[in-house]
Amino acid sequence: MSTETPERLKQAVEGLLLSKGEASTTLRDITEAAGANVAAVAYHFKSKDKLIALVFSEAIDEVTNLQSQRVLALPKDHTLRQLIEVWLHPLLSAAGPDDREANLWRIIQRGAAEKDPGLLVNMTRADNPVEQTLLPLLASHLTHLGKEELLFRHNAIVGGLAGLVSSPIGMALSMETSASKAREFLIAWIVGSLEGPATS
Amino acid sequence: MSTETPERLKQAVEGLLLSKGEASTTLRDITEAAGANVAAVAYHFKSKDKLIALVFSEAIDEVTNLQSQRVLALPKDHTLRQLIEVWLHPLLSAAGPDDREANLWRIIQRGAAEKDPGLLVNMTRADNPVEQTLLPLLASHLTHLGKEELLFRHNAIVGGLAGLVSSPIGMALSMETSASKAREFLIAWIVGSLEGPATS
DNA sequence: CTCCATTTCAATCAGTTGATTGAATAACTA
DNA sequence: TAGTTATTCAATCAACTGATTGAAATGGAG
Repeated sequence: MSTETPERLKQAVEGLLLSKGEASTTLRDITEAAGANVAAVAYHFKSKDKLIALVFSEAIDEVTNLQSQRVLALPKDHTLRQLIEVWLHPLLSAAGPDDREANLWRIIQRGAAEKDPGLLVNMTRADNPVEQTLLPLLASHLTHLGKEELLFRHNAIVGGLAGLVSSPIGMALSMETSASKAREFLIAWIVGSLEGPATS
Repeated sequence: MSTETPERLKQAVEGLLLSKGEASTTLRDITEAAGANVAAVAYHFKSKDKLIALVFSEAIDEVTNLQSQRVLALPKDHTLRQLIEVWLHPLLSAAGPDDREANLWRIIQRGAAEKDPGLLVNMTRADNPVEQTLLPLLASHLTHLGKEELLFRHNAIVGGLAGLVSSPIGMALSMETSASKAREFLIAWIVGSLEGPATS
């Protein structure tokens, strides 16, 4: 057996959450995709629900860690555009179905829409690594915004883009517009939305 | 019987799509909520799937019609802000669970995330009433944008906000921020994102 | 090899799923 | 009113749901 059973089960859940969503993913879907017996889920993870919850939480950890790593690697004199590119990297690229980070975003967003809005909240929490590394940098580029409004725009972009990444926008656009052009459009749109005048 | 059975069934589906999503809405959930027999769905709508598909399509029709009606009622010398307020009215207000249009948005967005991305595409199609009434007006306010980039920003706002309306952002914010303030933040953010400089 | 814990497996459980049937009832027409 | 259609209903179906069981298989330690 090349990979351990628990790992194969988690990978199977990831793939199924991505393609079918949680509600229509059955125990047998999981075990068949993992090449395991139905009893394996209960044995290794206690229940199907616990296994899925674990996959969600690991996905959030992985995504936020990747984000904060990239942000921390930025030079001190980076531009706002550079910060945005690094912050939202997997959402900006016309990330194909093979881009793991983009897929994790899709899984999280889908889970949030499907049953647990709290999933996305966990990604914008104060104790989140992204918030501690990203927000101060964002603030230094956007001195015209009050703290409250800065937080608002940050959250709006995260929430909006998370929806966008799995929405038809990217695909619908990439049919008429080249992927690289769509990416430029998206970055320009985000920069403008951040730099735009504050509320009076 | 106060209301006809088919109508009660559709209303029940609306409520269930809103609270549980499609995948976890069962035939018996529907018929119990509607006070009807299980066989009623097959009798009136041929199948559960066809009933749900009908509710989705009627929701899209209703939302887009409401939008275009409001846009058409605008005075000729309206501002961009006024146009935005009218266009995205149910999404901008801290729309409670009793706001029918906001709920229809939530249903559509959820359906798009859950199984059919094409749902949202139908709302940004060229033959859609909103596109025919809104886009020309939007273009007249944003002459710095090319046609392609204007369409992009429009789609991005629809897709992004549709996700936002059912996301935790609104609620998370309204806990620290007053609803009216959040609304002002949101409008300022959208205006900025539209008026921001075009791609070089 | 033997022993023992870990892991896998087929069989089975009770509960739920969407759908269908034919009989009973309601509503309408002539 | 009688005759006819439209609608509702309880009962039932096979398929699928997540979960559990005890036996079988596996692998490492002595």
